Amino acid sequence: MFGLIDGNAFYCSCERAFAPKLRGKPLVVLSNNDGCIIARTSEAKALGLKMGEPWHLVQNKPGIEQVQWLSSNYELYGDMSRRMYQVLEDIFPLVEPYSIDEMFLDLRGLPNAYALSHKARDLVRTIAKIPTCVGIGPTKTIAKLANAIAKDQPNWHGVCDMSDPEVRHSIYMGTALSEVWGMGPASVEKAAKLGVFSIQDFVALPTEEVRKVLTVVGLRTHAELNGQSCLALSLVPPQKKMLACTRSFSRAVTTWEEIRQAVATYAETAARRLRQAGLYAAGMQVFLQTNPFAPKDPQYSPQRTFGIEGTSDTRALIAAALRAAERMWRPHFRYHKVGIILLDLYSPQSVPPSLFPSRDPKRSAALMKAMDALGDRYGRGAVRIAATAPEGSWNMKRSRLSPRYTTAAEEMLTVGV
DNA sequence: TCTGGGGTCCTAGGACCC
DNA sequence: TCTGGGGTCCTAGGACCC
Repeated sequence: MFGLIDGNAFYCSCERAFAPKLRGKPLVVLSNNDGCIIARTSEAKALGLKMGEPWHLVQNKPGIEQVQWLSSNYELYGDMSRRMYQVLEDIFPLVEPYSIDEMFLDLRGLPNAYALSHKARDLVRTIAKIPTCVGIGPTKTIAKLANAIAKDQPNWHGVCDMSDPEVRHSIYMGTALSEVWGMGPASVEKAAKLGVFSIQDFVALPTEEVRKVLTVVGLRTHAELNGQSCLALSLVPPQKKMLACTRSFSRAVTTWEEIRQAVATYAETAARRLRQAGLYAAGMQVFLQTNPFAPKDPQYSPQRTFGIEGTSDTRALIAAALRAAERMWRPHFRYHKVGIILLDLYSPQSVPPSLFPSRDPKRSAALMKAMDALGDRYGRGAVRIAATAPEGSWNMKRSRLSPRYTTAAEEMLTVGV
């Protein structure tokens, strides 16, 4: 059994924890540049404010004057999230943070999962000052759905337990497929074309049909909703694969100097985060973007993706980012956003993936040549040994380094590639 | 005037290899 | 003369999530 605990209007609740005068009133938290609504209390929701709505477009809604609003404060939210985790890890054998405001709970073998869920809610509310709801189910997807129902329907008193198949069946009958985790607008539309609207319609579909229309992703959701667990709880967070720092400007930007400033700043921020994570990057993407919301403006949204010498050094990363940005920048455009994305992240203790540089054909050719030379020198067997991975032999020339190949790659390095 | 930011996974299709 | 087929890797783009 899985549980999912989720903070109600999390960012708003974090703010309210330290500002009691905000309690009981409509409150929204806004994104960067105070652009969009990214969290709203039930009172704000009741006024018709929606998630993601541009703040400047709701100014005319009736009752908007009474809505309190705040710019976002991610340090605070991260801190509150850790507090929530600390309360939960004392109650449950395993807690897996899923997002800043959600944690999966391991309820396997707990006879009193329902009572414990209530206890967890109470403690998180009193200690971490965050109101929550809990969903319970035999799979993560069902627990997530149960959580959404606990939030929507007050008669569950904050904990919705969907471990009973009959409870599930009756909920599936009366709930739209769009409520399901992983079913976005595109999937919901495809399902509707098959006459599938409720969750019950969906789970009744044959698996081949699901596979055909919604690929393996839909298939997994289908199995999960049918009670077959495909998504396990994990003890360790997976290794980060990319790291981005991107911002919209608060006004249109035209000069190279302003772009240069922004690119350098974001590269510096990205480098700092990279070092905090203890990682190096072997790839980088830099992009500029004009304003897609101003369709009359000439649009120009170039991007460059390239390999770099594996590093987390600020100056090196800034220099690489600026070189790329300078080549892309053109005068006469009104730029709206720029960003740096660090790719091919790896631990500096392992072999840098840039040794297999998909992004640099010249070095790739050099590697192939070295492989051939290696073959000549040691005979084909040497190459074959070097290219043996736990899963069996694989074509070294055509592979990029992934962590499970580290040993083979190191072996190759020791013989001089 | 003002429309977020940071992620992951999957697929299709091209390039390439033998 | 017959002009293949199995396989991998990579990228771009779509979809989804919070």
